[in-house]
Amino acid sequence: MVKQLGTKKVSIMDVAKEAGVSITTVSRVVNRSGVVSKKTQENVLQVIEKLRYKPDISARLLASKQVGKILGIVSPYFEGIFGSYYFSEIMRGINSVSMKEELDTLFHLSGHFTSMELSNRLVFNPSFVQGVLLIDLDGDESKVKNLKEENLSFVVINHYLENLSVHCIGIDNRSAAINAVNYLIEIGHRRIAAITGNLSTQAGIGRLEGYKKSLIDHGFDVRDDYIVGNSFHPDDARKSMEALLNLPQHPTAVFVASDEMAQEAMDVIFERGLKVPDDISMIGFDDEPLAAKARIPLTTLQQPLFDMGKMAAELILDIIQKPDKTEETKILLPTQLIKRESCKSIG
Amino acid sequence: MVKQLGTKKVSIMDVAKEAGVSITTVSRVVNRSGVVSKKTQENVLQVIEKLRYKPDISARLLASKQVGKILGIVSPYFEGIFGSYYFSEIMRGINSVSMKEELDTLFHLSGHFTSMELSNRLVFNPSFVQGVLLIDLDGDESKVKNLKEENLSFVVINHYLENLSVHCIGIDNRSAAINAVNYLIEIGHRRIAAITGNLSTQAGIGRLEGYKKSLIDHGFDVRDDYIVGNSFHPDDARKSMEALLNLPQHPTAVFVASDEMAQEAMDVIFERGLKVPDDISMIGFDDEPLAAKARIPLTTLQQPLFDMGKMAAELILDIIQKPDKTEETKILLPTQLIKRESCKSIG
DNA sequence: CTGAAAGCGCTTACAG
DNA sequence: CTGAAAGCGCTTACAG
Repeated sequence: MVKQLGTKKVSIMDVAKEAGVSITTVSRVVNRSGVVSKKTQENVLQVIEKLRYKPDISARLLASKQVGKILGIVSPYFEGIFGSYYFSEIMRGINSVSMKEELDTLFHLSGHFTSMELSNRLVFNPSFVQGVLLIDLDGDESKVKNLKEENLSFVVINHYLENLSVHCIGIDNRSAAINAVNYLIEIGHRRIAAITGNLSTQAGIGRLEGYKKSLIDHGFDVRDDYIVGNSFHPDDARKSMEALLNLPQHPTAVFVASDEMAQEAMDVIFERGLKVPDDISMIGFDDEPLAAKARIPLTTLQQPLFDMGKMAAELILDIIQKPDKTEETKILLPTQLIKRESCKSIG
Repeated sequence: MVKQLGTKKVSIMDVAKEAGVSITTVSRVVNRSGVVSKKTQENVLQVIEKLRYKPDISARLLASKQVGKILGIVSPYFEGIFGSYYFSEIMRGINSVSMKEELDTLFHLSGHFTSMELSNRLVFNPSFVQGVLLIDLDGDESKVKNLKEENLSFVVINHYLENLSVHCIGIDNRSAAINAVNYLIEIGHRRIAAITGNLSTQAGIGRLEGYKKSLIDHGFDVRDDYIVGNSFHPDDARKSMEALLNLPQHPTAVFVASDEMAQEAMDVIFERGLKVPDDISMIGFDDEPLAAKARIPLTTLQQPLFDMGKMAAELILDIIQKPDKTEETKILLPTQLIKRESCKSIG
């Protein structure tokens, strides 16, 4: 917090004096509450205009014990978060309800929040914000435990908390990956690799787990050299794909943890003079717009990002409405395999 | 605003009583201000922990006459704003400074704000927000006049206010368009059309003006039937391009007000069995990532969106620092013509 | 229809 | 090192 502007602030008292009425009356006309005679009202309104009076919101909230019409949104920051399909879609979902409810949104972008932040950041202050939406915990569930102890409504987005009694809504990454790899096996692939995402995120972990699970269920070996990467950065996908291609025997199919990375990996394949899907089949994750428009339209997993944001926002509004509700709502959203041209049956 | 949660709030008084000290002391340890004996401090800290005390921010701001560490951001809402290159880049620029300064951002997305909103919306409240960034006025400069009269720092982004003494930072759309059309003329085009953007925005107007200016400067006629569209929606670009193609003599070059629209227009051209750039040359605006990656890499105007956001954020911080500063900062950012493969010389 | 007064939960000189 | 008290700018019973 920082000192206010030097300009002398005009308060309700100034207006009352100038208008020759009590502050109660001024308050009444400002809030259009109670009864005020037409005459007084007009007079006060004029004075307000003349003095450019603006009620102090802090005082207002404090005196009325109300909460701002604000929804807090907390997300770890990552390079490219703005413009990413992931974040944009979730925001679009959240916004579809916050606009309808006339809620503004207060953003706090930062990887981690300490308990000190908890009490100091406005985003986390229950007298400020109706509730907060926590996007993508970044693997650190302990923060949520701290928040639980605060008098603050919140729901976690894109991270399903199995063992914590917390409102959350996530995506079934594991099943999605199983689906993808099952499909690859179905169409004859045996040498299937995985380029994984950040393994400190639930998405990264779940997608890798599903990959392994499908392989094991079909009686295939899980090869260490076929599991590469630990980040959602396209640059890393490039390195991962190169590593895969440098193997004595490269895979015939690759399951990649994001479309963006899959795109980059495909570029690497082309650069080596190989072809998708003829030499290597590819499956991405996200169903970004560019996945369909790519040189080789990408087979991928579609996840309901918009719905997730929307449902989360609806959920928090619901929670606020019913402060006595004790059971937690936990939602796990399904994905859908979108088959396009980047996969080919072999054998 | 909405009533607070039912849970009984614990106040500084509760902590003071439980700890057997005055509220002054509690305040001191909460704020790490003044001197407190190690012993007392530890004791108070424990009670705070035990009672889960969280200072009320409103009371705090009110009593201390401070302002929240928040930057307000106001933008007209449009379908697809999240995920748009335009908005994302500006946000990325703003965020690059707000994160460094540890400022959170309060968003208000709405086409218009009335003077009532001015006094009620938290985004506009000087005791809440350090200042506000107004993105893209949507053509309505009168709002800015109202804001001017408030005791609130703000800077306007992507709208250059010629005649108002207001901090603003815009893009030189007119020069950009002149540049583009000059180039088309240089490489031999004479039948040059324009698909315009929303003509109630400065970008839409400026780009059209520049187009006309270049034509006139070269002694060419400005043909009404070669000026189509009045929106930034790709769907409308489709209709516009169709209209152009239905003309007895279609243009040999089209200057389009955005890359996204240019993309759509190119699709229409292809569908008609024509080719870019062989039959028709195209120039877009924005230099979106997809412009370079399109089937036919698009010649376009690059505008410094990121810089605009960044500079605006830096500017407002500067203004807040120096409340006595009277001169307005007005910045008009240049664009750059990026030549790619969608234009071909003729004649 | 109007106003005096208490109170919201803090901070901050000031005094000790 | 600690506390009593005034004050921040409002709202809201309550009384008239």
